[in-house]
Amino acid sequence: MDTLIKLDLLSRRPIYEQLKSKISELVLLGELKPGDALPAVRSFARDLGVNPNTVQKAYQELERENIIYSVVGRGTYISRSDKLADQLREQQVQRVKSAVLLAKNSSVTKERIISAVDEVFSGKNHAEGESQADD
Amino acid sequence: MDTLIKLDLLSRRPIYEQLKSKISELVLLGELKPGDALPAVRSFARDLGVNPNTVQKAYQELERENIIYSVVGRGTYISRSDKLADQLREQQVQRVKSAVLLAKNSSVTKERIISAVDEVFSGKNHAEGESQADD
Amino acid sequence: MDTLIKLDLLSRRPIYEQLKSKISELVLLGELKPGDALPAVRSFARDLGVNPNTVQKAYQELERENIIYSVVGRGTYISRSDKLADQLREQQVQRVKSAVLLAKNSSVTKERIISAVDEVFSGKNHAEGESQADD
Amino acid sequence: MDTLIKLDLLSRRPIYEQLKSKISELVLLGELKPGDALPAVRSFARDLGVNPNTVQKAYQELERENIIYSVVGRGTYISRSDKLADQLREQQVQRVKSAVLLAKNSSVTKERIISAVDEVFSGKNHAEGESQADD
DNA sequence: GTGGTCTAGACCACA
DNA sequence: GTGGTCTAGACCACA
Repeated sequence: MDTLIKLDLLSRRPIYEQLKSKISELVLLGELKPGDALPAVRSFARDLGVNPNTVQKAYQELERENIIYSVVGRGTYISRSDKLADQLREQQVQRVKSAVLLAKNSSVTKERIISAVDEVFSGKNHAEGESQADD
Repeated sequence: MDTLIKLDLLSRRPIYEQLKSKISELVLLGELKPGDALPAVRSFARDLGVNPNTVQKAYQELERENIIYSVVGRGTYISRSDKLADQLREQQVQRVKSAVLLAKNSSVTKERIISAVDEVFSGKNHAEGESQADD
Repeated sequence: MDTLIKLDLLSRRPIYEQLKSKISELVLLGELKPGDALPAVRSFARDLGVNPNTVQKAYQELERENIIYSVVGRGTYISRSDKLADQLREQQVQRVKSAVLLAKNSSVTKERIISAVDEVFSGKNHAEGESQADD
Repeated sequence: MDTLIKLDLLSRRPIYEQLKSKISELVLLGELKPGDALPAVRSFARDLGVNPNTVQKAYQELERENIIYSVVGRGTYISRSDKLADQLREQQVQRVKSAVLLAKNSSVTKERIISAVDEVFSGKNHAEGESQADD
């Protein structure tokens, strides 16, 4: 599965965060299903060309968010929850709400926000987008 | 005007960024108008309970974003630009679009996003919101 | 003569430097001739809406450059030198040479420089220009 | 590469600006190429006999000018832009134009300017030159 | 007084 | 180790 993941080592976005996002995405897409095993920290790090501490950190945070779980001596797996995808999507929605609240507090009109949403969903976003993703 | 600003010194969000946001907000709200003077670096720092260098950094970044300008020996002022508020609002909209794009990429539906926007504008937001506000 | 001088109090360019430039310009234009009296520091400062120290500093530097001279108890006058204008022009040429040298060291071609000079002399400069002027 | 850089700690030109110029020059000369790593902030500061904050400031300004970029935990690198050198050269040309404009406003003739340019390019410059070099 | 630069050094997140 | 933030405080030019 590591072949499905490409990190941008030049980005300012922390690598461990990129990794978290990528794994979440794979869950969302159904590429990773509850119970599936994740690569071992060390070999994964080697394959990604990244520091083991970095993979470790990504795994730890994902575990804290109940998206994956580890069994000492056996490995790391995708959580057995049928609401995993919903849970991840809800995180994204919360982020949107935070951004909208800030905009609202800056007197941006609801109409302007709605049209911005329309633009994104009609694919007219020239923004690189990337940034943030979960936490 | 310094009494209008409250910083969260414990937040992991950099103090100078919080300060930038607060000042931007005051401009947006019309509390600060083009030509208005900002507090002197040192006295402002004292009032905020912060190091002068931190205020300095906030001022310098706002200056290179053309939101304020400084003149040695005289002081710091809000830029004389009639498009200041629009400019700041557009920054907020861009943030929203980034967040929406990420949500979209996580298969969040447009309907869900729109309803999230509705929630925020009807005042039902329990999100801490606060964070971010400028580049 | 103070009515001929307009300072930009908002500019980042130091006021005393602006004042020096303006006086030099007036000499160059023949508005001020050798032997002419300059306004007294205090009244001049008042007229310009500027701190007396600032006018003082401009006068001191101009005196150091032999462009003006002061007689204690009498006042300040334009130097009685017939080469004053040439001298001022030569200062400007030196500045150009410094800038050209830096450009040359950055591998800018002579052709590019010449064409830049042409542009300025044909009036196609969209640069605000202003900055620097003597010292 | 740090051995290629000599700062004048006594100059009134800010150290961080000198450093910015020197780095820009090295890029211009091809000594530093896109993707190349710059010395770490702290070790560079030690080698230059300067405070880390000063190097930091130079790096951060070069970063916002898109000349270099930093990644926390990894290091600082020359930007991957093929137009970097052109961009820097254009900055120098702008400086020349500003100086020429001022000279022109002081009634310096075009002929005089051209001959000054000739002098510089034929190596007859006794001007200290050094100073300035970036934004 | 006002902004700008700089040192000395601590602490943090990330790799 | 690497960059980013912050404090404490000095010194400078300018007004």
